[in-house]
Amino acid sequence: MNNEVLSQGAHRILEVAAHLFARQGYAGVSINDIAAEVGVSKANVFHHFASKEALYLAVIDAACDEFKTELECLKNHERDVALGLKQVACQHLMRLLSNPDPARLVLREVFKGESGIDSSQVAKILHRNFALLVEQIERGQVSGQFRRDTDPAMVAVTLIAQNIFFFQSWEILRQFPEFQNLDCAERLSAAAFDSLSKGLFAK
Amino acid sequence: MNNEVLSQGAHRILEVAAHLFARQGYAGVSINDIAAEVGVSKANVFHHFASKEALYLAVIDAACDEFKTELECLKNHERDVALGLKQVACQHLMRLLSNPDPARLVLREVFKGESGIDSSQVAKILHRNFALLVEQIERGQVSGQFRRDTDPAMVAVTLIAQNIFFFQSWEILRQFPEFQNLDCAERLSAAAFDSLSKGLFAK
DNA sequence: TTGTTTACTGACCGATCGTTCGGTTGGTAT
DNA sequence: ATACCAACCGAACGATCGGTCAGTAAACAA
Repeated sequence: MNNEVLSQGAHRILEVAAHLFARQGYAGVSINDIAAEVGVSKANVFHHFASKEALYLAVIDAACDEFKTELECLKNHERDVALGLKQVACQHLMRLLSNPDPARLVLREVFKGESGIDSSQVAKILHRNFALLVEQIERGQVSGQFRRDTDPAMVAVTLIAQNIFFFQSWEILRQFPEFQNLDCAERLSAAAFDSLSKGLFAK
Repeated sequence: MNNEVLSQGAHRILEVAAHLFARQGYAGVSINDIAAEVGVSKANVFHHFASKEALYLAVIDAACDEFKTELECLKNHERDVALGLKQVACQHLMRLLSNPDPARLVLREVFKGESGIDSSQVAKILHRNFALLVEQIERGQVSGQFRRDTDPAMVAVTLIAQNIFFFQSWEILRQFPEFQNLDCAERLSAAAFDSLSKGLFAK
C-alpha cells in the first residue's frame, strides 16, 4: 500500500501517532500530544505530514499493511485441518494481544461503518482472509473430519468473533471467576475452539 | 442508578448527547454540537449539566440503565432450553440493531479498559447476565439436551461474542457474498446458533 | 403586589486547537 | 565558495474549545 520511504523522523512520528490514535481515537489526540511524545516541535509534524488528517490516513494505511501481513503469515500447512485451524486461531489471538495497536486502529474504522476512509478496501482485505478460513473448513469437510451440514462461513465468522471479542474485552473477561483459570491466551483459545468443535447438543 | 428527575429540556439534551457521543465518542463531540442539534444555547447545556464530563457521565449512566433493563427483559421461561437460548440470542441481536446507542456507549467504555468511569460496576452488570446465560446452559446439561463435556461459560461467551461481533461489523459483514442471503437479523442469528449447537466435528 | 426560582440567552473568557510563516541549522552537490 | 534542501524551531494566526456571567422572561408563592 504505502511504498514511500519515510525519513527517520517521520517514522518516529508515525509510530507515536499510531500508538496514541489507537488508544484515544482521532479526536482524542492533538498534534501537540504527538509532538511532545516524540520530542519535536509541533511545526515539525506538519513538515512531515501535510495535515492531521493526512497523518491519520498514513497511520491507518500502515496499520492496514501490518494487519494484512499478520493475517497472511498465519497460513499454515498442517496436515490435520482441525489442528491447523486451532493453531491459527491461537496464534491470531496471541498476535492481537501482543501487538494491539494496528488491530485497534483498523477495527475502529471498520466498526464505525459510515464508509469513511477506504472501508471497501479494508473489507476486501478482511474478506480475502475470511475466505481463506472458509476454504480450510471446507477442506475439513471434504476430508470427512468436519460434519458437512454446518455452514463453513458461519463457523469462520464465529471463530473470528471469538478472537475479536476476547481481544476487546480481555480486561473485563479476566475478572470473571469463570475465566480465572484461563488467564493465558493459549488455554483460552484452546478451550474456545474445543467448545466450538464439539458443539452444544448431545448426540 | 440515576433516580433524579430531569426537566424536559435536560432530557432532550441528554438524548441528543447520547446519540452524538455514541457515534463520535467523548472527544469527538463538542458542547456546541449538542446545543446546536437540540436547538438551544451552549450556556443552557451548562445550566442543566455542571460540565461536559458530568453530561457524559449522565449519558453513560442512562445507557447502563437501558442496557441493563434490555438484558433483563430477555429472561425467558421457554420449556425447551435450546429454543429459549436461541430466542434470547435472536432478540438480543435485534435489540442491539434497532437501538444501537446504549450498546455503543457501554461497549466503548468497557472495551477501552483503563478502568475509567465505573468499569467495575459495568462489569458486575455484565457478569450477572452472563451468569444467567451460563445457568440456562447448565440447565440444558442436567436435562440431557446439551452434552456435559462442554464448558458452559465458553458457550455463553461465544454466544455473546457472535452477537457483539454481528452488531459491530454489520455493515461490513453484509457486504460479504457468504452472508448476502442472511440479510435479516433473525436468519443470521438462527444460523449462528445452529452452527454453534451442532458443532464442527463429525461424529 | 412583590420576591424567588427556573429556564434560557448573548457576550465574553483563557486555553487549546490545527495550521502557517519566517528563519536557522547541517549536509550535499556543483 | 556557492547554491540548494530537508529537517527543524519559535512565534503567531484565526477558529473553536469548555466554561462563566450578567441579565431577561415566565411561572409561582407570599
